[in-house]
Amino acid sequence: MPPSSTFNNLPSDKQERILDEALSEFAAKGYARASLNRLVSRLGIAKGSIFKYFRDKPGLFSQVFDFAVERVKRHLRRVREDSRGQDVFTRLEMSLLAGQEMIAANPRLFQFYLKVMFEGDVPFRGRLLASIRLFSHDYIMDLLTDGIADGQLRPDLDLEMAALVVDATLERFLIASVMEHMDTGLGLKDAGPEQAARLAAGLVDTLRQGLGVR
Amino acid sequence: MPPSSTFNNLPSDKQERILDEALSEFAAKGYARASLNRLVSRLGIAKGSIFKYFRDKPGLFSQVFDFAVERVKRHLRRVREDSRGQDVFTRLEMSLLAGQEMIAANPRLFQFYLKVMFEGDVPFRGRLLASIRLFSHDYIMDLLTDGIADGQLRPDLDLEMAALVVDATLERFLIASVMEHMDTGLGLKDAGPEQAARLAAGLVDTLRQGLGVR
Amino acid sequence: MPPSSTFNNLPSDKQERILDEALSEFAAKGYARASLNRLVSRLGIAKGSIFKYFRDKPGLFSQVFDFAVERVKRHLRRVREDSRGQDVFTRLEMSLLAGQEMIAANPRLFQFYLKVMFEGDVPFRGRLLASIRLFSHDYIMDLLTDGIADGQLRPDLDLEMAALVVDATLERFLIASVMEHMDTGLGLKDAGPEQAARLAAGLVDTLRQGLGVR
Amino acid sequence: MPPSSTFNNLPSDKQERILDEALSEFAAKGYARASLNRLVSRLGIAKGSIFKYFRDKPGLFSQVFDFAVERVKRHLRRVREDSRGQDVFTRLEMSLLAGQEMIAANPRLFQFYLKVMFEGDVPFRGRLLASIRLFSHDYIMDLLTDGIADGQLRPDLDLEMAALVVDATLERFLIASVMEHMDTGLGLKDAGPEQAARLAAGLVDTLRQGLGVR
DNA sequence: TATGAATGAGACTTCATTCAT
DNA sequence: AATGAATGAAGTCTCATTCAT
Repeated sequence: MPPSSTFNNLPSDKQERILDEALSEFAAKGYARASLNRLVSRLGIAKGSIFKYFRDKPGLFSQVFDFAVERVKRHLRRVREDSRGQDVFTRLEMSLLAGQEMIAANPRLFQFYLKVMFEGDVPFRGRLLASIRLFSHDYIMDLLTDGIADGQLRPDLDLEMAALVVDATLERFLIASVMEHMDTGLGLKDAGPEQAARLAAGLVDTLRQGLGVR
Repeated sequence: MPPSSTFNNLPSDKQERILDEALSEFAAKGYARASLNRLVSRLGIAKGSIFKYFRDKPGLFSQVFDFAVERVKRHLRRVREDSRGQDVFTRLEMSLLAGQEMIAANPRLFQFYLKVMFEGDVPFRGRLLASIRLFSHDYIMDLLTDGIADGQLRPDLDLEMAALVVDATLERFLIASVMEHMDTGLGLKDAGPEQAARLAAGLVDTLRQGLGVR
Repeated sequence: MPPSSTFNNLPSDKQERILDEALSEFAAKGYARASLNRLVSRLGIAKGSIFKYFRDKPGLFSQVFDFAVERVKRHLRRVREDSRGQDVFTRLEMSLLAGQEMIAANPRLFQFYLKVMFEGDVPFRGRLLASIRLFSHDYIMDLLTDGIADGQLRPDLDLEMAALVVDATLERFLIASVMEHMDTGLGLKDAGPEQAARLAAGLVDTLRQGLGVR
Repeated sequence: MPPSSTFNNLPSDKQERILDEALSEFAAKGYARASLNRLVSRLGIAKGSIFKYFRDKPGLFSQVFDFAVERVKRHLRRVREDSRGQDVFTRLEMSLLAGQEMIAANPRLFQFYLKVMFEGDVPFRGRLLASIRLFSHDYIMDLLTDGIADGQLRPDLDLEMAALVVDATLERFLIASVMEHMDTGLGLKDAGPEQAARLAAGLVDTLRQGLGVR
């Protein structure tokens, strides 16, 4: 469901501002409890405009989702470029730390993701989560196949299985990171950045023992 | 906040039914979106009754939380008894699998926990999460100190650090388990019980390498 | 509407306690907002009992009203006895001050009266207010006829008119007194007892000029 | 708390109609028992609209209060103009009678005031009563200082004390007036306008004896 | 006689959505 | 294209009253 042409004709900084504020609202309240009343009053635009732009609440949500994913993708693409030429485990570690930095700089992105994942009645939930999984799966597969080609990974590796493990590890690490910004008492308690770095290194070590050539 | 005496005087099967149905509602919808209207109409009781029993929505929630924790505790206590005499890693593995079975049998318990953790505006959130952490921490410390006493763990182990790692591992495993019951597409995909068993064994192995005597 | 025989058979201290607590509730909240829930929970008796005793809320209210009036009557009767033999204006002044003291000691009585007078949807309102007027009228007529018999009042006095003026004066004085206990900012501001005494003396003086023999 | 711009943008006859109907509801039922359900159904508008206009019940109440005070002020300002040039006691008498006429024409205004004064849990109660007191105090001080300047009042008058007495007298007179419209049986019973006029004259006479030059 | 569990109407309030201007 | 007034369903919660035990 694309946004209306009305929305596309807006100056792009206004488009950005609307999507960004909506992302904040969804990240803070989840889908169902997000209030379009609050949103428009923060934006200073008319309520009707939101409905002209996005048709209804699910429509807005869908756009915000794409907007959030696009941000993450852009970030990770840059990481992938930056790490070209390094060995696969270094690249994984850089990805971990890049994710953690992104969360520290902008926790709303991951909070948004967690709400979608756990809330329940979110529209397009299946499609949205599948899209994330696909992206994450592609990203990891890319690294792994490069790693095999370079001889850093066992050639007999079950690629799908390995991707699953790596994916889980990445996500668990990010959940721990975002928890620090949600006062659950469950984060990397009192951990400064160097704590996070050590944890990342440990996780990657574990992966190396399981996946690397002997 | 204890339930009113009105509630305590109810026949205990009715008490159980009310708490159980409320647990379902909170597990499915989270705190804010849980509807007492829906709850009472499913229970076939009057709206006012819920408020007599629990005073208000946070009061009900608080009771449901205790009810859920009690169920988990009872289960885990039994596991701890059953595994007495085994070595510490076997006991950990049994705990993992017991948790996974419990989730398979009753996914609402862990879904409820996840909603509390990620939703945001849940009443008593800090207190509730602290209570879980404390319980889980005690449970694990118990196992670890036994393990040291029996010479299965390195005597120079930093107990607090080790408990944290084990705790994280347990929780990550359980999140993966519950995902299967929430159609997120992120669970142990298509994994039968033997898949889960293999994953549990792998995790415990990893722990053994880090924590066990060399 | 008399209380049920069930109520009359109660030990009289329990009767008194119930009516007294109910008076407090009505005085604080008025008729409609008074809560029988709150009342019974303060009394520690069952809700059903109130309905057995008084049939319904209006029934309770009616009894509380009689109870309150009886208290006032008892008090004023004593004042009337105490002041026998004094001249009529002294007796009026004593009545004023007695009323003011009673309000200071037990503001609920007069607050109850004010609520009934101004609230609107109070059951038996007409009957209740008429009953008060009758009592107050009788009390004042008693004083005035004594005053005429003793030659302290002009013999050509229009008794009914005079009673009305005296009645209004009394009530206005009491309203001013009770206001101090309702933080309306409209009472005898900062007035200690001697202020009230001076005001009472002034009012009676005014009455003497209008009603006394020349 | 100003009304929302939504309300201010309404056609002013609709604004007036809403405030007027709300005034009726509050005057008849007091604050707590006033029903917004009843109000909107009498107005024929949707429930949500009231909350858009005034945010919540206290917000509506606050506006109705200002609306009522404004009506009284407008009326009294006219009286003050009309009576310029008369001596101070004539002006007081005109004010009394004007107040009484206003109550006869629109009893809800004063009923509303009485509810606020006696009800108890009214929002902004302190502020509201203070606002009335201030206005009334200013109005009277204006008259009195003019009276002193013109040599009609004793120059040694304690102005604050005198204002208090006049204020009380005015209010007492108005309470008596409004009672006629509340079937309390406590008003100026059966008193036609000429009765009220005589009472007003008598009160002013009394004031003249106390405050006027000898 | 006394109890207190059950009831359901009605209170205030928030919300997504529509549509005339 | 943009506005924002209007809507009414659904939310939590309080209350007087009934009735089986």
